[in-house]
Amino acid sequence: MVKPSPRSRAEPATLPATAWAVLGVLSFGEEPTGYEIRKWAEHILRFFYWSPAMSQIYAELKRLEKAGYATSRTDVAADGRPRRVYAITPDGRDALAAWASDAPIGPPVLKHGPALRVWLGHLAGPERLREVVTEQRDRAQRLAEEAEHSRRVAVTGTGWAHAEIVARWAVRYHEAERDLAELMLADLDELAGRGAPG
Amino acid sequence: MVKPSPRSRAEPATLPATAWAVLGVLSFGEEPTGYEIRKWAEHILRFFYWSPAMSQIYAELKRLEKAGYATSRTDVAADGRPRRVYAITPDGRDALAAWASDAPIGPPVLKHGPALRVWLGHLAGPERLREVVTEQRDRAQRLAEEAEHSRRVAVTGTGWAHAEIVARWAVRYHEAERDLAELMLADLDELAGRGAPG
DNA sequence: CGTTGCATGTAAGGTGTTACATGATTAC
DNA sequence: GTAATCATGTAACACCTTACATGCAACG
Repeated sequence: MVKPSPRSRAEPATLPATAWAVLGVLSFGEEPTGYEIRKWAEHILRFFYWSPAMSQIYAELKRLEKAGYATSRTDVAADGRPRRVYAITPDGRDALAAWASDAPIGPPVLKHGPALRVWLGHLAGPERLREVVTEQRDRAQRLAEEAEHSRRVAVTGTGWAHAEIVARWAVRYHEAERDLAELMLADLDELAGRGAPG
Repeated sequence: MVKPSPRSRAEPATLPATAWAVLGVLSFGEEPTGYEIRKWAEHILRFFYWSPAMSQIYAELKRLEKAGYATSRTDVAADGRPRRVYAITPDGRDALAAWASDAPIGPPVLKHGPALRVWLGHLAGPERLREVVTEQRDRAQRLAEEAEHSRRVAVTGTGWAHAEIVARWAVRYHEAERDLAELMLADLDELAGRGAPG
């Protein structure tokens, strides 16, 4: 009696989330280069998930091709230079859909450096702490604005409604981060015994 | 002319953030075992930074000892069993303080699985999507409550004001996550063209 | 007498980073 | 001319996880 080989097409073929994210980019129907995939990731994914190195994207593409979930062909760009473009395969679409609906979803992973620094606040001066949290507030504000910009660009005409919903979520998320930093600043000021900053 | 050896005591000795977090636990002055360090991490750190495997903690402790930032001794517990307890050294305290005030702080790292799933919403049914986001909302609510509980326990009598400020931040953060999920749920319902859920 | 908690590690492997290497085209 | 952007990869390494291995104590 022959044991069925592990990883037959029954189960959703365990790939790292990053691979599914890359495949997700391909699922929008373009035929991007690795480089363009990265730009897409920078454009929207970075606000809620991901900002991988180029080399990582190429590695995931290789993995996806090996799994039969993506194919590549050499395309000739407008300037005549050859470039390698990728597309999702029917198998890849099936696997991605299966993953999207069936794979268990872990809790969001958060590594909040600024919060870690405040937690160790007894080791740094109050000035420095204020600086750290102020930076965080400003960064969150900037990210909220960038996410909003990204949302407006992405929405026009594309009709990818879910992408827009997530973009709206991302804008609100970074606004919340900004407000949270502001509140923490107030708490720090209260601790330092001064009613007003500066 | 002899080049100064790299990593002399001038610069803050580049360790992974996890190592600093472990050293941070030691900086609160107890003499915990590796096991107890993990409990502490579970108690509060997990809400904003970290939830490492036991093996990782032991690895970091080894690294810290090698760097001269921590020492260990064999302590005899109440039941007579020997256990290895760790303490921060003066060098470790200096290095940690230097890190806390000087090391550059990167942006918070976020990998939001639920958001990634919604982004790929065109591949899953609306029911499933609702399920995912509802789970996320409930989890965030649970975490907010746990963080609040943790805050109350931590605060009483200890006088670690910064730890309390971060605990408050963590409570608010997870409440915000809960509200964000709720809003996304509303957006999803609107997309599905139904004014009321169910 | 079995499960949970306390306690300490090793080994293997996977995920992801930075640094390196290369080269054409476009914009200033 | 030189910097930035487009474009593609390899190699080395750092971080962190899971699985494994072990054993005592306390609780029911």
